[in-house]
Amino acid sequence: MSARNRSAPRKRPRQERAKATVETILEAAAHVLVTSGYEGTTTKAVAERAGVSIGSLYQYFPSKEALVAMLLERFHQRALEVLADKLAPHPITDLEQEVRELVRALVEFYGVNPRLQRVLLEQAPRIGRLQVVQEIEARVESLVQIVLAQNLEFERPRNLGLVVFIIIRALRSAVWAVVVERPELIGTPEFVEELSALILGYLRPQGDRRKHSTPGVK
Amino acid sequence: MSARNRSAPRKRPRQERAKATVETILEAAAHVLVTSGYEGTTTKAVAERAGVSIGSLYQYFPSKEALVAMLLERFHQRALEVLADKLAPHPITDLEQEVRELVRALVEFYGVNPRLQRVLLEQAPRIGRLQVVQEIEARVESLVQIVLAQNLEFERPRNLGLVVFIIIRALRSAVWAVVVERPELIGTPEFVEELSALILGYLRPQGDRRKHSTPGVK
Amino acid sequence: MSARNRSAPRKRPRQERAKATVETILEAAAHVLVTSGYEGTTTKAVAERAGVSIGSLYQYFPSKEALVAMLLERFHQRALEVLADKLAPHPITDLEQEVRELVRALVEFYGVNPRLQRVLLEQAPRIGRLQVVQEIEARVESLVQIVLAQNLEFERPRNLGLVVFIIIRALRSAVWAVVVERPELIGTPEFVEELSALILGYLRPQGDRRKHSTPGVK
Amino acid sequence: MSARNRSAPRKRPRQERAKATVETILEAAAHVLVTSGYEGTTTKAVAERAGVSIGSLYQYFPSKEALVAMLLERFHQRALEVLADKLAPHPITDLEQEVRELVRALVEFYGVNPRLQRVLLEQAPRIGRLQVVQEIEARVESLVQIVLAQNLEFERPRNLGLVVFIIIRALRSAVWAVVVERPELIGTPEFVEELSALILGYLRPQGDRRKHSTPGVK
DNA sequence: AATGAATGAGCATTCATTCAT
DNA sequence: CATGAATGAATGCTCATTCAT
Repeated sequence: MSARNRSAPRKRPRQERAKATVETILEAAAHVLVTSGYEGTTTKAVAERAGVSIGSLYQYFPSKEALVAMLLERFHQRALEVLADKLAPHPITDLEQEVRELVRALVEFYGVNPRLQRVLLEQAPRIGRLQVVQEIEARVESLVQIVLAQNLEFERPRNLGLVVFIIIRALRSAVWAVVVERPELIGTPEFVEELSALILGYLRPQGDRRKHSTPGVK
Repeated sequence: MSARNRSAPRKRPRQERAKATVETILEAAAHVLVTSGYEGTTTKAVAERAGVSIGSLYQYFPSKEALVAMLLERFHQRALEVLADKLAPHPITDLEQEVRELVRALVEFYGVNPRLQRVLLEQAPRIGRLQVVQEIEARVESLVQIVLAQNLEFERPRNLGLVVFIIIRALRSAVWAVVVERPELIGTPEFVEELSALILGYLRPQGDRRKHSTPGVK
Repeated sequence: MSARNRSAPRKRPRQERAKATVETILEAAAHVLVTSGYEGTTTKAVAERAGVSIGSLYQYFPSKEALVAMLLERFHQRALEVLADKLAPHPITDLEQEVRELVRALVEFYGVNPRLQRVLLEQAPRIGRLQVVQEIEARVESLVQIVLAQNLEFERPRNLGLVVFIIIRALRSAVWAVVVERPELIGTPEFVEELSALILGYLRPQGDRRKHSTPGVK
Repeated sequence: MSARNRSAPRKRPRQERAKATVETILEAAAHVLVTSGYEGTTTKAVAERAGVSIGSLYQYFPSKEALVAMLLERFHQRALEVLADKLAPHPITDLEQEVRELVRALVEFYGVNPRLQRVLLEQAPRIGRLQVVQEIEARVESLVQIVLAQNLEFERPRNLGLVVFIIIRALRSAVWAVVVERPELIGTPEFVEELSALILGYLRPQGDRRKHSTPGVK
C-alpha cells in the first residue's frame, strides 16, 4: 500500500453487518477523540469502545489517520449539505433576515459536537486526505461568495473573497468558543442576535461611516 | 513533585549560563513545536536543536508539558503588555480610529509566529490549569470591556461581556486564519481595513438597521 | 488503570499460546531476578531471556512490579500447599518426630531457589499491599499456631502468637542463610537435626530450666 | 581510580569542618536509605538532605556505593565493639544469665535502626568492600564460638560452627522481624525472654530429649 | 574546596500495526 | 472475516557522575 493511500479507507464494506461495524467504529472514534484528544486517542481504545477487536478495526481502516480522515470527510459532507440548502441561489428580499437564518444554521451546525470538530480541525495532523476537506471548504466559501455577490453592493470596492473568508472564520471560531467556554449561551436568542449583528454590521455599506458622526460615541 | 506541578518549571537557573540554556531550550521548543506540532515534538528533538543534552532539558523542565506551559505563559505575558498599552484608559475622541489602532495592534501581535500560537493554545486546555494564563486572558477581556463601556452606548441593551468575548475570538481567529492560509495579505491595508470594518460594524448602534432600508441590497 | 492496579496482572491470557508466553516470561523473570537482583533486573532483559518482545511482556504485566507480584503470589500459594499438608490438624503422638518432619518440609521448601525467595521477599514490602500474600502468610502462622496449641502445654503462660512468629522467622532465615552461605550443608541430616533441636528446645517446657542445674556448664 | 576502589572513600578529611560534612552526609544517606530503600535512594536526595551540593558529596564519596559501604563498615564496627565486650573471654558461672545478657545485647543492637540494617544487608548490592564486613562477621561468629566452646559440653557431638551460625541468623532475623512487623513488642521483657528461651533451649544438652518423655505433649 | 550546570547511557513503558490461528 | 497475540521502534524521563566556574 502506497503512502498516498494511508488515509483512504481500506475497502468498501459490502455487507450490511460490515457497514454497521464501520459506523460503530466511527462513533467510538468520535467519542474517544472528544474525551482524550487526538494524541490521547489509541486505536485500542477505539476498538474496545466499539466492542470490536483491534484486528477488525484495521480491517476497515488501515491506520489511525484513516479513521480521522473519514470523520473529517463526513463532517464536511454534512456541512456542505446543510449550507448548500441555505445558500442555494435564490432571490433575496430581506438580507437581514437571510443573514440571521444563515447564522442560525451555522450556529446549529458548528454547535453539534464542537469538541469533536476542534479535535478534527485543530489537533489532527494535516493529512493527505485533507484535499477533500479543502475542496469542500472552498465550495462553501464559493457558495457564500455567490450569494453575497448577488445581493450586496458596496460603496467602496471590497475583496469579496477576503470578506467571505473573514466571515466564515469569525463565525466559526465565535461559535466554537461560545460552545466550549460559555455553553450556557447556546440556544439563547441573544447569541444568534449578536452574531447576526456582527455579520450584518460587517456587510453594511462602509460608506455610512463617513456620512454620520462616529456612531455611538458618548 | 506533585501531579499539580507537572507543568511548573523545575527550578530557577541561578547562573548566567543556566539562564542562557533555558532560553535556548525554549527557542528550540518553539521551533520544533511549529514544525512538528505538539504530538510530533519530542524532548530529544528539542534538546538536540538546542544543542544541549536531554538531561539539561529535564533539569529545568520536568516534562514536555512544562515546556509548552512556559511558552504559553510568556506568550500571554507579552500579549498583556502589548494590549495594556493600547487599552490603557484614556479619553477617546475618534472611536473609529481607536478601533483601527487596536485591530492593527492585534494583527501585529497575533501575526507573530501564529503557528506557534495555535499549537500553544490548542494544547492549553490539556495543560494543568494555567492560572497565570487564565488571569491574563481575563484581564485582556476586562480591559477591552472597560474601554467599550466608557465609549459606547447602544440603543438596545447588550450583554457587553458577550460582545467582548465575540470580538476577541473573531479577531483572533480571523488573523490566524489569514496568517496561516493567506499569508500574502498580511500587512496589506486592505486586511486591517476589513477587520476594522468587522468590529466597527459590530459596535455601530444596531438600531440603524431598522431606520434605513436594508443596506446594500441590489 | 488505577495506581492500585500497578502490581496486578494486566489481563488473562485466553489462548494457549498466550498462557505459554506468560509462563515463559515468569520463568525468565525469576532467572533474571536471581542473577541480577531487583534493581539490576530490566524488563528488556526479562523479555529477551524469555525470547519474546518487550511488547508481549507488557501485554500481560503492566509493570516490572507486577512481574514480581505474580511470582510472589505463586510462591506463597505453593508455600501454603506444602505446609497445609504437613500442618493439617491431626492427632500428634510424637511431637519430636512431628517437628522434625515440619523442619524437613520447611528446609525443602525454603531451599528451593532461595535467592529468588530473598529477592521476592525483600521487595514484598514495596509492592502494593499484596492481599493474597498477606492472607497466606497469616494462614500459615495460624496453622502452626493451631497445631502447637493443640499439642503443647507450657508451665508458664506464653504468648503463642509470638512463639509462632519467632519460630517461622528463625527457621526461614536460618535455612536461607545456610542455603546461600553454606550450600554444602543442605541435605545433610546434621542440618535438619540442628534446626529441629532449635525448635524442639524452644518448645520444651521452660520450667525445666529451673528444676535442673544450668545444663551443660563445665 | 581503579574499579577496585569504587567503594573506598575518596580521601581522608583533614579539617574538622570536612569531618562534620562527612558525618552529615552519612546521616542523610542513612535517612534516605531507610525511607526510600536502596533503589529509591538518589545521590541528589542525599546531598539535598545533607544540605550540601552534589559536588561536595562526590568530593568525599566517589560513588553511591561508597556511601553505602561506609555505612556498612561503621555498622559492623559498632556491632563488633558491642559484642566483643559481652563476649570477651571470661569465666561463666551462670550460662542462663549469660545467654540472656547476650540476647539482650543483640536485641538492643539489632534493634537500632533495623530498617537501615535491612537495607544495608539485604538490598544493597554486595559490594567489593563487603570483604571488610565479612571479616567482621567472621570475627563475631568466632567470638561467640569461643565463648560457647569454653562453657558448653554436649552429650552428642555437634558442629559448633553450624550451631553458632544458626544462632546468629535466627536471632538476627527474629529481632528484625519483630522490630519491623511487631514494633510494639520491642523492649518488653516477654520478647527478650522468648528469644533467650530459643537460644537456651537450643544449647541445652540434646540428650535430654531422649531421657524424658516428649516434653509438653498433652 | 564548593557549587550546581551539564551530561548521556539506560530504563520503563506505549501504541500503531502485523499476522498466526 | 474476526480475533487477539505478538511486535519493536520510539518516547519521556531518571540519575549517577563529571566538570567548568
